[in-house]
Amino acid sequence: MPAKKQPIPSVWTRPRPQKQQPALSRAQIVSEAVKLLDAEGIEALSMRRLGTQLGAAATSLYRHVANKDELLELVVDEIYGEVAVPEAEDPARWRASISACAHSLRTTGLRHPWLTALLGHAGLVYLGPNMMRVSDRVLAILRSAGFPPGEADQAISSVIAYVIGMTGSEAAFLSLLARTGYTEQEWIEQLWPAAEQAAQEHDRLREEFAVQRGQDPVRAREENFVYGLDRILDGLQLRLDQLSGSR
Amino acid sequence: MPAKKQPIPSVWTRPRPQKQQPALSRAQIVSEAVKLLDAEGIEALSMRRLGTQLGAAATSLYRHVANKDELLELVVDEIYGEVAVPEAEDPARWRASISACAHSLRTTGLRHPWLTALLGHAGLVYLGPNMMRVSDRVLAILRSAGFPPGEADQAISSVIAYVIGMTGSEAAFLSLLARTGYTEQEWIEQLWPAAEQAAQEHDRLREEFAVQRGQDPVRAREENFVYGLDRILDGLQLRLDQLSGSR
DNA sequence: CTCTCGGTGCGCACACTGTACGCATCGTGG
DNA sequence: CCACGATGCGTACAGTGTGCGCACCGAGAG
Repeated sequence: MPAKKQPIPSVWTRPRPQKQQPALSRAQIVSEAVKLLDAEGIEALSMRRLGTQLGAAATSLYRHVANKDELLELVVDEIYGEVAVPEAEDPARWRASISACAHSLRTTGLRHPWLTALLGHAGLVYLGPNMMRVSDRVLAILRSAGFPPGEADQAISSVIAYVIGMTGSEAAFLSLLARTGYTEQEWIEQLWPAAEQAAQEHDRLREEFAVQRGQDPVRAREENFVYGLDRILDGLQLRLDQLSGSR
Repeated sequence: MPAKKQPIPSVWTRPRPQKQQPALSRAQIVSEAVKLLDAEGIEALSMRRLGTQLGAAATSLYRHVANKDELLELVVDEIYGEVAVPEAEDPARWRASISACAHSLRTTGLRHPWLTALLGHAGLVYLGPNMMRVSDRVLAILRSAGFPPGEADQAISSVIAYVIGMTGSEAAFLSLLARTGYTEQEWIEQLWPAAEQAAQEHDRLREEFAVQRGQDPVRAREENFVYGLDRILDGLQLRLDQLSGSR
């Protein structure tokens, strides 16, 4: 078997200098990673896979990115770039602005259900430029609404914590569906007996389950989200009234 | 090299039937997994490692657990078993009860900082017995407080989403510290210049950073948590007033 | 007492992961 | 024209989750 796989060194087989296309760049890598994550989920993202997707070898990526973890940090900030925060800072409409921002954060999180898994996977220092942009804008809204410097930050992390928590739970469910191939309706229907049985001895839980049954799950999730958001915004409004009252 | 590593078949070298100890059990595996996770974090948990910790081979674990994922589901529910929910259902004290429960959930999450990473890693169907127990108890409190059947569930997921979101962010930070070996104070001090630079062009952010500087970080995190929790509870109280008013 | 049988542990193997290292090749500035 | 830094890549290593089939045990049946 003298025929080896190594290319015969000849002018004709030698790779032509067609490498004039941009080759590889950090931005391109991150963007392709997002595409791959969206298409096939978090466990499909390996350096080799991402490499072949870019027409490159796995180890080439390391010229532009220190780690897989660093790559993931970049990916997270890239996604934060999709979050829309209203510019207008009319103090009277702070509630609408924050609400819009929260909704944007949620839909972004649901559009990329793998995001929350990355957020949990620690090591993310929250210093990416897009993340900073969002924080600064939201801060502007809250400050103009009347929250003092030290408190605006607490208010913002409360809202964000809520949105991330809620969206994370939804996203986990959605990516479970994506992996198993069920629709939301099918999954609930199939899980029903197990849930009923698990809720034995828990009358209140069963009752709560029964209320949810037959609702459109997408709408139910949305209403659930809005409910909690409204409670938080109510609470913040109350605090705002206290602040302006004591001044 | 005729000397192989395989044991000489003799009565003396043959393993004595000392296997009378319980050998392996699902509960033991889960408990040891938690111990390992607490001690060395999430990336130290491999089936082989867990096996040797139990004096067993990696593949033996699969007799008691279908998957690594299933093992993690069990681990999550095990941890939910540590969450304390007050029994007393005095309707007037619902706020204190929910608050206590939220604090318990938080300290549990901070005691096991790897938890939130698991929660994000989807595939967790929320049907574990301990999880159900907690939900049912909390539901009891909210129902007795005056929330109607369909709404109590929304209220509970709002609170839980907030706690998970906030705790998750804290836990990510804590496990980052654990991995790098810094104290909370040291980390902040060292990251300061980078944060200052990243917050350039974001005056409001810099101002907010400045306020936080010099605070005790542990206390600051706790106060931050309480702040948001109070806002949510205020919002729920408000809603409760609306409900009883319109009745 | 023997014989079978279901449950359990384990060695091996496979496909795959992140990434360190060193070589080959390129476009560019002196 | 030459040297050099930047870039891509082949190879290799240690480690991962897990399927497979064998070895063994204690218990129940004849």
